[in-house]
Amino acid sequence: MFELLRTHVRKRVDLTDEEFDVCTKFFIPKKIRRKQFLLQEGEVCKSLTFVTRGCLRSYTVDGAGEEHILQFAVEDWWISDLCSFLSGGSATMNIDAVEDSELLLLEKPARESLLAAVPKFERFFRLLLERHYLASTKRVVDSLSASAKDRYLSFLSMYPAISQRVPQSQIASYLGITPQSLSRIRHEMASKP
Amino acid sequence: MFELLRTHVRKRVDLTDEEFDVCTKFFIPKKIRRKQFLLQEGEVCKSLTFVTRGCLRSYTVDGAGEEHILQFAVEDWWISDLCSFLSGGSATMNIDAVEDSELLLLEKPARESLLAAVPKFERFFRLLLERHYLASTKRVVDSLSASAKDRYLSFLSMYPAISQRVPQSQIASYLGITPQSLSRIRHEMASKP
DNA sequence: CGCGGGTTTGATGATGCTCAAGCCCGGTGG
DNA sequence: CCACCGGGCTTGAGCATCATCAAACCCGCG
Repeated sequence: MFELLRTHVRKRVDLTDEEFDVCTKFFIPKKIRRKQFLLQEGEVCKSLTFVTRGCLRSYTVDGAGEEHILQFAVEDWWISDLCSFLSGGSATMNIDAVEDSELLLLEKPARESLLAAVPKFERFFRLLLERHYLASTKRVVDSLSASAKDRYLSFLSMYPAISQRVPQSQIASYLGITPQSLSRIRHEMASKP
Repeated sequence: MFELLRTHVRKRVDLTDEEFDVCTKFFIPKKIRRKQFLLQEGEVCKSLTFVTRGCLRSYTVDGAGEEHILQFAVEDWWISDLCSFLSGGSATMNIDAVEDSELLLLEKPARESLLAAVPKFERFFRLLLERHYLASTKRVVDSLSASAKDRYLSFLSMYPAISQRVPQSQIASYLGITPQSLSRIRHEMASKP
């Protein structure tokens, strides 16, 4: 259960076995079924969530009722409404499960205790935030410059695992195009490489 | 010179006059002329920059040599390549001056000292980072859902001051459209409200 | 077998791009 | 003082991309 988290954290900061064992105490395991919500718009996001099995997505719903997917998270990824979690304000995003999933939740007070117990995690969470900020910035640049096809190719190369597991219509929503357009792009890519 | 910064900080955290006076020691005033660079791609972003007069922009340059503007900053705003500043890695952005400007630079070691001297600034910088992250997320959602005209309207209502001072071609770059398209959108808006 | 979802395919239209020319205006040099 | 540039904005025509509406298709499942 915690093996994945251990190797995940160790890729970023080096921890002794003891330090990691301390850390496990602060996480709450949770299972969640396909289509179940982990967070709904208007609630407060109370935890950082690490995915050990399955797949989740975060998205907003606009005035016209359209969903816009901001992030997918499969095994070895984190997902949450960071703004809501950090600020304590209410969430603008929804998070739900694309597949039946297993999670490790790190709630806010637990995170504080963890940081106090193992200060090396300061660095870890700073890196995590940077990575999210970087990804968000990259998406802005991509949306300014790249065509739908280029954005899809970039999505495929960056998240090959995800593209296998998520319905095309949701990938289209992530890319900001209609499912029909994505279907045509795939068709074109299949005929001439 | 520091008056603007004082009221800016006080809007977010309450500081005594003494606490603020301590803080001023850590900032380096700097003047910069129109078109001069504050940061170039590949360098390391060594400081957080507060604008007291003038206007700056941050942007990336893609493979085709096109500029993509990520942010404008006029008086009372911050600008920097946050990822580079926080991680110490090399910057992917350029920052230069749209107008002759006056800045207050807070370099990394100075920021550490400031945080040690006045811990209330921890909260201030956390809020700053949240605000940037929120803005970036909002831009992603907008790019997924809104038309060029809607994005322009949203830009106007969010940054009315900036739209008066920046050439249209640069606003177009911020919106991810060509100057021609922006001109047509404006024409259409002028004829029928 | 038939239903329901996700995907594909087709036809048509809107949005925004490209290329190209013209316009406006401030700056410069004759 | 005026003619000439040059840069930024506008305007036009044609085109590429992607959306919309609609129908067909595929496939797993009751």
